[in-house]
Amino acid sequence: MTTISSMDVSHILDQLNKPQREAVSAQSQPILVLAGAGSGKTRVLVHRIAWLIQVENISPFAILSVTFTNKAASEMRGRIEQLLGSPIGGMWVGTFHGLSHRLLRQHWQEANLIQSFQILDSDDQLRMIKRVTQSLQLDEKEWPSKDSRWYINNCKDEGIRPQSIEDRGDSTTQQLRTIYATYESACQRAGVIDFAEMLLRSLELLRDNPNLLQHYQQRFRHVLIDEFQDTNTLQYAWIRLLCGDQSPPFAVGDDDQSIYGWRGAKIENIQHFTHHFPQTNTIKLEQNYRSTGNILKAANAVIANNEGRLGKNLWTDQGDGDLIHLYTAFNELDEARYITSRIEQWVNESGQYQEIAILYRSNAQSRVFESTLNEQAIPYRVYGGLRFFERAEIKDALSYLRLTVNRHDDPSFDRVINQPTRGIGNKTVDIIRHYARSNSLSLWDASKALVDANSFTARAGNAVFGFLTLINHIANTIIDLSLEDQVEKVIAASKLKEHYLKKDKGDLGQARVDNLNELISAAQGFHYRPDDEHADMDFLTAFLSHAALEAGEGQAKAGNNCVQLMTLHAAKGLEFPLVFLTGMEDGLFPSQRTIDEKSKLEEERRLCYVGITRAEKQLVISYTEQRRLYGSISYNLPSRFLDEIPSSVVHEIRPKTNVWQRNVQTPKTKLKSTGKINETGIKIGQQVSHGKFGEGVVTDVEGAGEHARAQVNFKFSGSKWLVLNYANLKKL
DNA sequence: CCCAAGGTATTTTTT
DNA sequence: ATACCTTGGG
Repeated sequence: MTTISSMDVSHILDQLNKPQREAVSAQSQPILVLAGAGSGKTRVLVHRIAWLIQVENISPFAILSVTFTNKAASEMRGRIEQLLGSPIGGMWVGTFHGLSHRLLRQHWQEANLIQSFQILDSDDQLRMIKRVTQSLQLDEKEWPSKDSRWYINNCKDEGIRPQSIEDRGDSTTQQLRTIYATYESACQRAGVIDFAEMLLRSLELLRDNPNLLQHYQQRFRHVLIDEFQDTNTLQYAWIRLLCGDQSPPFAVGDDDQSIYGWRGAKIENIQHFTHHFPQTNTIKLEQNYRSTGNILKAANAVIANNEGRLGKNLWTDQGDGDLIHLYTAFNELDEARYITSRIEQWVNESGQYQEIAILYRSNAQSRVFESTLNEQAIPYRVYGGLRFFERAEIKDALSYLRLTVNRHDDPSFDRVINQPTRGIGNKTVDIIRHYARSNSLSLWDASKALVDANSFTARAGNAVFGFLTLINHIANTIIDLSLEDQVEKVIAASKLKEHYLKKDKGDLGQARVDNLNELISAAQGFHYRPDDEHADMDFLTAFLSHAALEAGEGQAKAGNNCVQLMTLHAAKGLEFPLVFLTGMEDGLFPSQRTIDEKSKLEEERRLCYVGITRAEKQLVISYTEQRRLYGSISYNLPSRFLDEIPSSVVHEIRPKTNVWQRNVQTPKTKLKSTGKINETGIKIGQQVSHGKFGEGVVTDVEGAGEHARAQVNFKFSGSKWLVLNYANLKKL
């Protein structure tokens, strides 16, 4: 073996700081890298892999690296290839779902799937559950499909199958279990799996096939996990199964950035990691290369209020930088206008639009920013929204394609049997569904049987027969075509373009046609690489899986150099020179729904920490004194998180004064009651304090004299009606 | 089968 | 405010 020292490995370690080096070159044992925001987490992962290959002579075949998003996976792949100077080879780099999918494609028989199994996205899943609920003759009001979906996905994320749900005589649980079980068999019959199923099925595949398990355990001696704090129970179990006793995991994450508890992520996974793996070497990355000292001081101070942290303190050697600016806005319009003026100022001082991000807690807040930016002709881009492969017209076309692959794909059948409308109404479809259910047939077979038996009215029968014939015809004609020709033929034969042009007049219809054309281009640009996640699949199946697994970009790129608008969640992992952290009001952020539960409030605080640490040079925080939300006006106190930021790092742009005296263009707000002023001078919007309940804001006043009452929204005690005579409120 | 009216819910999101 | 979805009538 060539001596390690003879090989020049300086490029792997040279640019790293001490703890980064320690992590990259650590001995083989469980490693937990606690990587603070902006501390070079991806760099450590990438360099670790290079170290394994180039210094420890580990074969790329023995390495598996898993992330959450496709974006993270492709970034990692790119950076590894760049550092190694060669393709990734036999290494497995992908998302939990991508890697699970790969396992299932390779071992579809052992996993009890059909070879051409397809993937349900969460919209498909919901439709499927709706159908199941109907078939069980349940009232959808009483058993909302969204709730059932939540229940089913939760079970799967916890590794629970319907059979193992305990029967405690609780009728709700029993009913949900029935829905779950029925849904599961419907999926099985149709040859489709949902996202959670993908993970659970691949876990069971390994667990129940000792040979396979042994094979993969022996192969993957090095398992690396990114964003470990976001793993759920199932993902963690998957990792532990794969690692076995022989392959210590290399986990990178940050407990302070765990913001997905609400969708099943278990912060405990990272908190108890050293408990599960007693030999763990924990390495903290605390030097931050992103933000100024003042921004880090604010972030550290806020997050310090959480309990049970693994504990980190970010620092920088780059100096304090500017103070954080805090703007108190009258209302959301004032907030948006101020931010707009700050954006103009930034650009006038030779900054770029793309260096700026406006962050908010909930999507609904983007509207005002959009219209104000529009007015000022400032280019912007809103993150989120429908992704390409989630658009209705695209899913229609994909459903036709899926039916050519597998006629028993019920979700696809259901979707396009009358799309475009071909005279098959609800009544007819119901008959088909009913027949399918009572005879355990797919919708396709049921339709065929009913047509053969002449069970429909002449008109309906012809229409259904026409549909079956169309699908068969399409399938036969595209069989030997190239992928893009297949897609093109399907779109043409289905007449989807004509349908949408007729149905959605104007821009919308044209946009849908454009999207369908785009789908053809996407097919053209799709390349099958035998070494990637789509091993063992034909082109079409690979393309369909790709569409489900990687839904594509949200909203078209509206120019390059533009201001970025997104939720705090969407901002995780990103960084910008100038960041606006908006809507910092109690009840909005932290969200009202979180404030009485400590663990939820702490997650909000972590979200705040994420928001603050997105800023490189300048952070501008804003909140409003009144805000229009859901049609009515709310009066909120400044976010409690603001109190946690040391005032020494904050510069207040406009000192708080009473809104009502300032008299900024008062919009036609109809006050909820007539009570404007009463003997005590308590008015709506007044900040008050109460002996027992503490600080709050008056949100409504009614009555007069000794019966005068005020509704006060208290910071810690919620909203209460108080009789002014007794309440003894102090104006603040 | 299509359209209009009315009822309802409304944090955060990836795969 | 509003968007989305179900429902009822033409």
